[in-house]
Amino acid sequence: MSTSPPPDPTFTVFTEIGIISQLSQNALERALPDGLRMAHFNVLTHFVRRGQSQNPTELAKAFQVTKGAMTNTLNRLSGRGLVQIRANANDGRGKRVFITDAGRAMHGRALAAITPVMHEALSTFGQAEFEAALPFLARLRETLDSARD
Amino acid sequence: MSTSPPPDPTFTVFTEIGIISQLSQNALERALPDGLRMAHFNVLTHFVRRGQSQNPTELAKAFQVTKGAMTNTLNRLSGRGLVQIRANANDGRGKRVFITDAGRAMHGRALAAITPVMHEALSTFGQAEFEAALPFLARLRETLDSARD
DNA sequence: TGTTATTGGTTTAACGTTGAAGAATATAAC
DNA sequence: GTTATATTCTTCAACGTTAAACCAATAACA
Repeated sequence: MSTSPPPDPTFTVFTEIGIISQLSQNALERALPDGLRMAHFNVLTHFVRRGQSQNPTELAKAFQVTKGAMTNTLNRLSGRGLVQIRANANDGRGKRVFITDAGRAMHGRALAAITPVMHEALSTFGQAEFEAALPFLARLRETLDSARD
Repeated sequence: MSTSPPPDPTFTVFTEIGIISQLSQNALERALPDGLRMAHFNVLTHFVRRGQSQNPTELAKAFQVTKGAMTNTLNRLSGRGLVQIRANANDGRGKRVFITDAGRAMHGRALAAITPVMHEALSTFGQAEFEAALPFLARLRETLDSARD
């Protein structure tokens, strides 16, 4: 039987990242209240952190997702009253998305539900390890982002 | 407007990992020949590296995917003749999956198509950086894996 | 033996995603 | 002005995934 080719560390990194993404996504999603999805929670987080309105295209770019996917996410959030979508007065094509008070409250509950789950699963890690890993990951993300044409 | 809560580095790491996973998955998938998907390619890689047969449940566990998802993936691979699925002689419930010569050839072509794309996008990184990042990622993966009950 | 629990795989419905096509508005060029 | 191009957002089909229900075969145990 032929020997295996030397595993490229670049490849291995992406494989590990793929599995970590899948596992963490699932674990966190299971802890989220009211069947909230991670995609929804992430958009709420974005609004809580920035506190401003945005248009769907900006959001799609921020999360590196197609506009169609963002349309879907925003419609779900809007249907639950967590977000409000208004026409853009300055541009007849555009929309403006705002987080609602209910959205803020939901985000608080979701964060409270998720945080202990995460930290409990990671009790053998220190925050410093995550901080140390961050620069490489952030740079990797930015590189892939801009390589996306 | 309320100030944003201090961003938890643990959280940020998972967010970055999620986006990197999405971006790399898409970029690589676009470079893969014959509409091969990453899920398929990863299974082929697994076989090329190990060179042995496995049953679907083991594969599902290795890739942290549900059995249903693996059934789907294996059926696609089998339909293309890249893999062969036989009944397990020792266990009437089980199956045994083997990579075929066509599967090996396809893996070679896919790897050849993907590798330059990846390295070109990451020309500002050195291999050493990826190697340095690997231990943390591997440990994180293992931890999440075993926390999955 | 006969009953129950466990394990290996498949199937189905629901959902999110991509990619491509389309509709409406805006901007630019001539 | 009129025409062409670009932008914003929506829709649709195809696909992979999960979760749960299901069947079949094995194992455990009374």
